Amino acid sequence: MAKITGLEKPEELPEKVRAIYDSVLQAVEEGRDLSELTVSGITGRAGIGKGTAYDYFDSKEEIIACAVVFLMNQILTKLEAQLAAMDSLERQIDFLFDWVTGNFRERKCFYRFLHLLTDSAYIGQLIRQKTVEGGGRETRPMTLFRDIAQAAADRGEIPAEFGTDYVAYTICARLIALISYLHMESYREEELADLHRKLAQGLQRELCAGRRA
Amino acid sequence: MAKITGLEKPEELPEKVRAIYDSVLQAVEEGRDLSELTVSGITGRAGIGKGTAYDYFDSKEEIIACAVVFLMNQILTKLEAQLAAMDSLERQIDFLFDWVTGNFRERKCFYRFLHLLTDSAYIGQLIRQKTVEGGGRETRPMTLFRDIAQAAADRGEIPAEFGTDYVAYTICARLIALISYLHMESYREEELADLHRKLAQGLQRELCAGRRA
Amino acid sequence: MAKITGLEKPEELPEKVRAIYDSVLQAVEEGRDLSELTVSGITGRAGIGKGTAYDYFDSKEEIIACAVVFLMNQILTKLEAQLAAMDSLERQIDFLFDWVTGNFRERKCFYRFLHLLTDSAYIGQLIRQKTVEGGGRETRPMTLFRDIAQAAADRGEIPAEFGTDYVAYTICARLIALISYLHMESYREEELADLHRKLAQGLQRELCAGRRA
Amino acid sequence: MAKITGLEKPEELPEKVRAIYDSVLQAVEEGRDLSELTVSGITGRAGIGKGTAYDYFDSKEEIIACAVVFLMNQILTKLEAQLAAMDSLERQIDFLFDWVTGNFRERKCFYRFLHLLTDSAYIGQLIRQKTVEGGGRETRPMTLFRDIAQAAADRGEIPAEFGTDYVAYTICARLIALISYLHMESYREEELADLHRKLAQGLQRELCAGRRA
DNA sequence: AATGAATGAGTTTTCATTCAT
DNA sequence: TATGAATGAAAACTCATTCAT
Repeated sequence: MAKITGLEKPEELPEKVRAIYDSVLQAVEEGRDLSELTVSGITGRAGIGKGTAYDYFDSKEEIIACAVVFLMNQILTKLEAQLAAMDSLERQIDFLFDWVTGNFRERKCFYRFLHLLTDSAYIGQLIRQKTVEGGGRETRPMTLFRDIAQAAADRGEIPAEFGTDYVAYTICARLIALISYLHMESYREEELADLHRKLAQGLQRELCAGRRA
Repeated sequence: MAKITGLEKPEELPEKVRAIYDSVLQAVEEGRDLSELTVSGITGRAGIGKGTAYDYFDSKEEIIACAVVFLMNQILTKLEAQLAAMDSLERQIDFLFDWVTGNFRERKCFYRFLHLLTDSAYIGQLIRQKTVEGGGRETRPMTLFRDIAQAAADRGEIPAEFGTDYVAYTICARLIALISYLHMESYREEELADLHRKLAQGLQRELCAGRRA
Repeated sequence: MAKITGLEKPEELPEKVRAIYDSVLQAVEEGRDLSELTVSGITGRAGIGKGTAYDYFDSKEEIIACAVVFLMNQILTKLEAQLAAMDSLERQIDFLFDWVTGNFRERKCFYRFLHLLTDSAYIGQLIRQKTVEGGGRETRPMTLFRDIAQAAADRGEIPAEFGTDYVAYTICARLIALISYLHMESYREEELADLHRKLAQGLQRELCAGRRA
Repeated sequence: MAKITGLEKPEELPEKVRAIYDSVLQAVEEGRDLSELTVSGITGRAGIGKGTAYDYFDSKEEIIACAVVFLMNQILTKLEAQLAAMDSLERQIDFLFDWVTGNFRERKCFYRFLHLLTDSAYIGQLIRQKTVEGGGRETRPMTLFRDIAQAAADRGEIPAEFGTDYVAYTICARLIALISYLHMESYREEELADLHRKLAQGLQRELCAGRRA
């Protein structure tokens, strides 16, 4: 049987594969590290036979990498659609910050996935291979930031000399800062609100200052 | 034999423990993920018997966690001393950015260690436990940024209302952005220089603007 | 897979489990102590993979304890049936003494199992746990003696004031005496016959004297 | 250095060997099984270096076997002296039964040691080798019973046709019955007293009946 | 196509024994 | 003589993968 690549569209996903992905997602949401997942665990939770997983995938690493790529794509595709509907970088930035603090489950997964993208384990390499689409130099989530940076430059919201690299990385960096703070889990609500506001405003000031002035 | 905690000073480290740490360090430098290290691998590379590792540590996880904590502390202690010798946040920030782009090996380890601190695997927990000194809420590398933020505020270089949280996280965020870019390994030199300059300048502008003006 | 408890009926025993039990039995018959058995040894002799043992049991101790309990139950169930078919304590006692001297292999196992029941090692505890049926205070082989004592008292063969405790223990004691002698392995046939006769007759005299007089 | 055999007299025992024996004794008293003792454990508790044990003994098994033989001999020598001071089998039997129920610690060790004598593990063999003194067919504790049987026959207390074998084994058997009951640890005091009385009286009746009548 | 029993290579861990000090 | 750090063989146990049903 032709194997799954992780790049299938949701609607063309066989039922059993969907069950496997959901099983991996559940484990991630429970805070389990991907390196401690087992094939029995995944298929057991998915309610399918162990052998079935090998009908669709070549190895355990493929199972997990495909699950991560697929789930990450789902999150990003949804996010892209939401961002595309906004007409200014300012609103997009606000939205991103709100999204990060608001969606506990999605943010947690997103954070875990980001982690994996920068992981040196074999499974991390697999994921990177799969996410680098069409020969690009960068992995999926980074292109998202680059895209909105490009769009904003096209709309003249930010000076062209900033460069999409810088804009993408500076947005990403501040989001990571906020996510890292949230990840601490012993944070205080007022501190979080304060940090959220300062990071978002700082970013706005930095990027959109020209337009505002 | 009394077990090692990972908080020993370099000079009071038994020879075999030193060999173990070096072996772990070597593996990290080669880009191996900590979750794929084996006790045989570590002790074999260290040139000691497998049982010897268990004379000093209680488990494989302890071995790795202690190694990471020790090596991280070495890097941070050196960094702290260098930062302490500087009299302005401006120079400290420049130094940090240069350090990140300059020291390939140290930066790589630092990045790997940062990764571990935010890891959800058991070994990540162990490392966090060991790094949280004296009941603080945060782990070691974060306190470094907080300390220089505090010192800068005390010297009046940055407005007190920024808060150390924000300053620490915003410095950290930009450094992570740069490190992430470097981690890509397929970067172009001119792009790196550009990103380095923009991130550093952006940070300076954001934090030290008041003083300059 | 649901784990084995050692209380399964012979006919509902999976083939591989049967092979494991036979392997343990063989080792016991060869005079090996249970504490020196290894999982590789057991599965190797059974002709199955090491992992298979762990599909059915949780640990090495469980493997051995279940084997012992199962094999002991087999011996005792057969013995009970044979004893139940006899109509007097006198014949039952004669039968027991003959059984002990006659069945080399079964007696040897029985002796080893009795030994385990009074062992202080972890495996002895496990076996006692498993043999104590329905919350009773005593383990399986003791109830056998108590049962025939009770039945004899019910039939009026022995005075009620003897009490089942005493009768059970006095039968058991003399059987152990004989088994211990046999266990010496350097015994002389005529001495054995003499001891057998004397112990049996002494027991008959002690317990059944009333009826005979 | 000439190695220890376990047959040394208490006064000619090196201090360190004494410490080792005491350490083993302690472990036995705590109910630890001999198969789970370790050399580190024994020497650690004895307060001596691990290597020192190997100056006196050839292997772990030798250490334990010698300790058991020595300690057993101590118990038996004391017992023999006490029994020798009595002038009738009747009183000796009463004494033995009282000794068994009375001395919790000594009885427990005695029971454990008896267990070892009939054990099939390597260490049991070693102990039997060591206990069989001067080419005799039997191990130490059995000779004790045979000796008092012989003496009683010599004194004319029991009919000569009983034979020392039978007398020795019948005494031993009843003591084992009582010890087994005690070993259960969930016994009731009144039941114990009852069993004690019945076993002792039964034995008296069996052996000394002639004299009494 | 789907299963899950069976496997055994590979991992962690223990501990008897040695030997340099 | 006494020590205990160092060793590595051997043990328990796990789990990815296969394959007969």
